[in-house]
Amino acid sequence: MERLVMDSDRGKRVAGSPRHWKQDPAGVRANILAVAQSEFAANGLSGARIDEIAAKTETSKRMIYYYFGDKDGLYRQVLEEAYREVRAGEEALDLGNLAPAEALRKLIEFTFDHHSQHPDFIRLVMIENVHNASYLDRSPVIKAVNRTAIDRLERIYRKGLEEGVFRPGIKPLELHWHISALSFFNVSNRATFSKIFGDSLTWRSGQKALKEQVVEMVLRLVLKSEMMKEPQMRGRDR
Amino acid sequence: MERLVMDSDRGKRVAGSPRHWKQDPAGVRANILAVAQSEFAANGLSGARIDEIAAKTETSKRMIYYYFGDKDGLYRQVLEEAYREVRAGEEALDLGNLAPAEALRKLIEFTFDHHSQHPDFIRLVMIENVHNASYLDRSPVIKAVNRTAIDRLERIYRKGLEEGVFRPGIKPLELHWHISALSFFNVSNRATFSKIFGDSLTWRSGQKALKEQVVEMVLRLVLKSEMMKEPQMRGRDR
Amino acid sequence: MERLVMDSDRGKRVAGSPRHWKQDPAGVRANILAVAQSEFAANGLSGARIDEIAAKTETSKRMIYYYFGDKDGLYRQVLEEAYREVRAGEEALDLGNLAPAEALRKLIEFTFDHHSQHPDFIRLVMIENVHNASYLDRSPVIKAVNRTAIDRLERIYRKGLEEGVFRPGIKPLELHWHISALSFFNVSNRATFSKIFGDSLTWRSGQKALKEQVVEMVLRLVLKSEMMKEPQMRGRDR
Amino acid sequence: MERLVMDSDRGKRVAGSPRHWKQDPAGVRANILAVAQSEFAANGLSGARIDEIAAKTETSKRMIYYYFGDKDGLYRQVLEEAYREVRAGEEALDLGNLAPAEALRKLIEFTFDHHSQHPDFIRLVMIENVHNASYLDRSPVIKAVNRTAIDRLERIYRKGLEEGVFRPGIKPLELHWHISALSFFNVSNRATFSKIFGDSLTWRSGQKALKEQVVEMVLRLVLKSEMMKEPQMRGRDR
DNA sequence: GATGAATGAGTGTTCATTCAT
DNA sequence: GATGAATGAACACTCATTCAT
Repeated sequence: MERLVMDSDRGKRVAGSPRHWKQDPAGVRANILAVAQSEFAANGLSGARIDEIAAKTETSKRMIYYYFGDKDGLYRQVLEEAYREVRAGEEALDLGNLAPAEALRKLIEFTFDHHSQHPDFIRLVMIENVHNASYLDRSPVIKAVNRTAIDRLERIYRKGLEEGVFRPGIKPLELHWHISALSFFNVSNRATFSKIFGDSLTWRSGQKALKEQVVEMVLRLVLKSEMMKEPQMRGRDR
Repeated sequence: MERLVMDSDRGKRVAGSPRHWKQDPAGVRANILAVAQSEFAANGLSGARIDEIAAKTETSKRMIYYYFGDKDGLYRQVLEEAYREVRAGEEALDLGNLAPAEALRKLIEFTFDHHSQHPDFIRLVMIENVHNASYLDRSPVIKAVNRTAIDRLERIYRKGLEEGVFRPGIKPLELHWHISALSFFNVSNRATFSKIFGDSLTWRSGQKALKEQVVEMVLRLVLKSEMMKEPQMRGRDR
Repeated sequence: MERLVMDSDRGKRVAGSPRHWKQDPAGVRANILAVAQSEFAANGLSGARIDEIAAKTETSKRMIYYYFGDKDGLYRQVLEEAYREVRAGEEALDLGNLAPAEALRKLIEFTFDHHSQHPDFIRLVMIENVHNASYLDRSPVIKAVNRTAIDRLERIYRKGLEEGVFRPGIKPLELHWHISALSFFNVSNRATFSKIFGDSLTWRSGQKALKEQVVEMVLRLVLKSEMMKEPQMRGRDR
Repeated sequence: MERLVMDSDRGKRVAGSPRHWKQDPAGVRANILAVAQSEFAANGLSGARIDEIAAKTETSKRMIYYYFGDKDGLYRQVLEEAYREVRAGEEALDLGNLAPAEALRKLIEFTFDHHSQHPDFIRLVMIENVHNASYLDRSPVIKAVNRTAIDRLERIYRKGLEEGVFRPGIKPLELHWHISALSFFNVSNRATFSKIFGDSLTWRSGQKALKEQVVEMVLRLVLKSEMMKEPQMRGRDR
């Protein structure tokens, strides 16, 4: 019913065709994926409605089936696309020739912020976990695209070891796990946490403090003790 | 469909009473809640099927509506019960007169293990977050029951400050957030993480290492630098 | 749930038993019938809910089945009771030794008012007609109780004929039909009529005018022409 | 249950199209409305069964929801359609240049017959009254369509006044009320009346007499006394 | 490539009624 | 007589998916 008029211009309209995407398959696909992503993120896999998605699309239900086969296919491609987008954003991060500790700090801060800026992606991953990652499993694309995260961490960590500033005995995968946990939870559990304990940690100041602490936790795990300077806690009320 | 073939002989029918087993409201309620918990945890709110829940129950679909009103009511009570159970388990934790650092260590280890042992609870919280905690919001029970977690942390932290072993400037709520994040993610994102990076971290050895690192991360965040002894990393491959 | 505390003292409570009717079968029956009457009148046969009736009763659902067998039985007895009540009210009407025209006028006015004062009865009759009077059919009580209405009309009409003031050729049954129609419709179709044409005819003045016109219509049908005095229309704006 | 065995071969299947007959929205809608009308008229709002309606339809239950949303929506549209049909029939009535008394007589006779020929409409109005006209209330269509009845009466009555044959002091709305009452009751209460007093008034002769009397009652209410000729009672057994 | 119409299997929910205590 | 617990058949309604044009 309620024909959405697309709040953003995601899916780039073809010039000269103000109302339909005719002859623009890529645009149609992108439009559907964008709508589907927010619907799946908002309502879960079984909670999302094909009719609702179609209605919010600039095209029709028929096209969804034409391009994506069925609901599961659509969901899987939404998931893939979400991973792609997020990883593409990560590519932009340039750690240049920073010292290992600084590179790690920058990586952690970036991850924390990046998760925070992509709540729909987080929600899709939550949903995928509820489904035991069975769709992700079937998607070779996602698996391939993710290992780069580990590689980057590995390079930083090895460099830190070589320079004698990091402690040995920590696996890059473990580091990734911790950084992910602290950044992911910050978005995924915001709702329940806020309802129970208030939303002070979601305010700008609260987020700033959390991010600093997260950085520090990971750095202090990795750095040799003598590398730690006491006044890490900057900018807090003291 | 699948007319419950009773996996165990729970509920032994009374001879001569072919249609009702006993008339045990509390038992029926508990039975429904238990089945519903695992179904909701496994399939989400809209993914779970009342028929399926009823079939796995020792009673009928009608009874679900008799005791819980509707699907939402059942879900809400499942959620409440899950929080209650988990918090009840936490009550058992006795930190006695331990030194602050040891108390904190023990609390973190306990939290990590406790989450790990209650995957259904974790899943329910994930699901609730997908639904923006709207059901939790309506449940005064849950809110009340949770603040005790903060109180305990506050006592430990204050004692640590008084004894001069903890750094100032950290809020108990932030500590709770970090400990929760690291323990929660370990269960909630196991599926996607394993599918992408392999399941080595889910093995016993992997979990042991993660837990130690989590403990250390939080302790190193809280402890004054001079309190940190280098060889925290015990029992690892060296 | 919401335990009604009986707005009137219909069903006379047993002294000394302020909350239960124990040992007062007649009271229990009367209480159930009263509640059921208003529920059936308000919602129709299939629209009324046994649970709702039971809840508004001072007794339990079990008693409904104990006394009335099933929903249909309850409905039938409600219908019988309603007819009985209404006809009992009519018995009170004393036309004494009035002249035929005056007796008829009084009877019509009484009928018009009586219907107006018993909307629940009217609704039950409407409902019964929707069900093709199938329940009434099975109730010998009702049939017997109603013929008296005709007898009374017959006596009046015959007297009018003998006195030479009434025209011949009209059957008492037809008279009853017309009087009933004009009095019944005034209650039965009030809702739709008001919604479409406004409710001016339901005001006291509107009802007064209608009643006068109804009286006049029937009288003018029955009276010989020379018996009619022009200024019948009393009390109207002229 | 009873898998429609198609009483007639209405709708002749198109050869080679084993599952859909035609794709005829208007036809499907009309078919559903027709079936629903008789089902609602026969059983009331809550008494009617969607499954039953669907089974008697040439289409499926799903289509009912597709076109009408829900049971209430279907009922409301049935009601609207019934009013529309009946009023459309009334439009056909041409009172031409008849003298006021004759026009009125013809209008009354028409109304009496028209009601008699549309028992389902009468039943729907009864049902709607049981529901306090709440559905009619929400339907602006019905309200608009009905006022024309009053206009016609107004014109006749005014003409009668001008010609000096009608008495003043009667409102067209009151006239409509009386005519409606006498015509409506004749259908609405036939069941209970017949069960109690026998069905003699429903026979052709009985109906003829009633109709004549109804005409006479209304005419005699409206006509000036001197306009009334005695032998109005024509064609009766005397 | 695009749209409204159509479908069947399922999905949550309700209701009158009966049982156990 | 009285109460809450229990039942099964039915009931309204939904959803992903496909067809006709």
